[in-house]
Amino acid sequence: MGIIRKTQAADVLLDEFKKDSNAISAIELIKRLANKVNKTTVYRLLDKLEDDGVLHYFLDSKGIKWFAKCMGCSKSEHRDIHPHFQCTDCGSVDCLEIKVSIPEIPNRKIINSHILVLGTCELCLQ
Amino acid sequence: MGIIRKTQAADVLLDEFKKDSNAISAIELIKRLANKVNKTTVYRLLDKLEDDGVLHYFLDSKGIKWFAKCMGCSKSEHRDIHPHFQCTDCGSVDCLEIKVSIPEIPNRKIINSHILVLGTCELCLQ
DNA sequence: TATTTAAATGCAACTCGGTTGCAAATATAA
DNA sequence: TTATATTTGCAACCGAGTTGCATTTAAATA
Repeated sequence: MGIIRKTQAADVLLDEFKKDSNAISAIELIKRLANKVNKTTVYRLLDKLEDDGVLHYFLDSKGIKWFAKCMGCSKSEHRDIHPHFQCTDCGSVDCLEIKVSIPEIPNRKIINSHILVLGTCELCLQ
Repeated sequence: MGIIRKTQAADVLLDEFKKDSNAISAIELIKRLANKVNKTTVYRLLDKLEDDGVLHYFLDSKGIKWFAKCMGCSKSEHRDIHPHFQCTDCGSVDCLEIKVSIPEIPNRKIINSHILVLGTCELCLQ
């Protein structure tokens, strides 16, 4: 798959990620673009951009989908696997530039891990 | 809340956790108990047992709910926060008895973290 | 520039995990 | 044994995400 054509919907959606450095939930995105882009189209664009290595996604503690810009990923591989942080006060989510190492576990092969850190963000601490 | 009465439904549900040492998804539980306990009741019992510190829950990589026995938790506090492991081959999920430390992050207060490790389980490796 | 065509879009209807309201059933205290 | 508060089942609902299909549109081709 992947994005092939430069459409208005794709532009509008990518703009949201340009002006917002945090992660954005699919739901929030649908709300923001309500008058401009159809819900189905939003989901389909997000899928494609994820395929393309432009965005990556993860689930928050309620199981809802969030998307954020990738750095250094490609169509063939998502390289930037990192923890995500959600503020329990304001709900904002962002990517953490830290490396958390998972110890080896006997008799199992670890492939990947999803880490969601919950806490209070910089703004809410003030 | 919490469980107050010894009912048949609660017995049947707890039996599943006695005979199965792995985590069990709510969906699986509903399937297993289909002829014995109503779906709504299953969800309500799981909630109550979680409140009581008997079970804890977490979400898998698809955002669906899994439950597993607690060890050393109480009504007031869930103590046994640990990573969970899901086999990408067979789908089985269990609790990991390992401690993963999340480094301090400047200007943020970490409260908690959800860690889901994906890989191949002991049985599927053979 | 006009035509062609494959990709992208919108809409409505759907899926599915989970929740809610309410009446009926049942465990337990009195 | 009765009273009553908890628990249960049912049906209907909720909401995030998906699907099928007809229409629109970007862009390749003539």
